[in-house]
Amino acid sequence: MDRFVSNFTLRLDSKGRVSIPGSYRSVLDRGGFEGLYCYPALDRPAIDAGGSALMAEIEALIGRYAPFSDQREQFALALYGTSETLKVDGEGRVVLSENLKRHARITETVAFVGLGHKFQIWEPGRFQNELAEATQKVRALMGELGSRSAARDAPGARE
Amino acid sequence: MDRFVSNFTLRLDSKGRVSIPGSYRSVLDRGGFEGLYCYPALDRPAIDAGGSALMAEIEALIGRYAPFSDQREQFALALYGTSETLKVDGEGRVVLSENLKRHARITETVAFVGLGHKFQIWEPGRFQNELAEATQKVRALMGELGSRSAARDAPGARE
DNA sequence: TCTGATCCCATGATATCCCACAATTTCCCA
DNA sequence: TGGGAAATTGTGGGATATCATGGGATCAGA
Repeated sequence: MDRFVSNFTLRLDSKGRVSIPGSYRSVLDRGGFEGLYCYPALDRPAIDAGGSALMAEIEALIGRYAPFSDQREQFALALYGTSETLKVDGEGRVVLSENLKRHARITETVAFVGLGHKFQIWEPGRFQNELAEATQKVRALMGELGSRSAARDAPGARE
Repeated sequence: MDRFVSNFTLRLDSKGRVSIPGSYRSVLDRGGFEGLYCYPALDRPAIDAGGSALMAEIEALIGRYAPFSDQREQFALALYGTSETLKVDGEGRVVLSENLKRHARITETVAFVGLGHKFQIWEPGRFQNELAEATQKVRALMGELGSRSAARDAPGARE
């Protein structure tokens, strides 16, 4: 498997460490770079995280703009300036920086949520809400498509 | 890691020294050149800083213009003319020149901000404002890109 | 001899490394 | 197919190294 899938809820220990779920670790290892690249998600209280693939994505985004151009500087400031590469200890744990925790309102437990090429880290309660809301929206959209019979028995919300 | 990321706020001591964040130091070491190359950022109250990679980039930028052309002279003046190479002491600290401090309005604390190939030094308050503004812009631009987002997943950035 | 720069050592707070362990899960082989 | 051995996983905590910072001593030039 080379994508982040499923979700896991884990605890921070007294030193603020969290284990990265085993299945995610093996995806990260495949990318072949030590450390976990993460940054505050732009438009939600969550942390975006991943390995070299995610870094490459950000780099490509910034690379579109000319060196020293205003836009590039701003992108770099907002993206590189707020991202960090967390060290992963021998047991596969990381320590979330205060800044990341504040952004996601994380205190003692976190939910890891696989999004394919990257994953997000949420405060579990907020994740549940977000999920419910997303499900709701999907359902509404399905409803609009109601004329098409396929949508009627929407496969619906898993979990 | 071979690029500057994240941001750190540090204090100047009574002698005007500031520690370069450890993670930045290791990036600089990789470039294999002693000293910190810096100059006042062109259009914002910040200091651009970096190692040999930054110097090379500037050289490339200037090299694109014909010798003796007006533009070349102006770039050279603005970049080379105002740049300095600060000495780094045994503990990884530098002393910012009065000129640099004045440009960035720095008094007793500074924010180091990673921009990938280089980093900037800001007065912390100004940095926060700039960050908020930049984040806003990125969000807006990402939204525009959203319409063509389908392309992102297709080729798949694995590796 | 004064001033500012440079070098060197000291120190508290983190961060990092390393070992431990219980609970599963996976594997293996009869 | 079952059951036990072995490897994995999430968690805990002590020991050590690193980092940011402070300040004395030394050195250079005026």
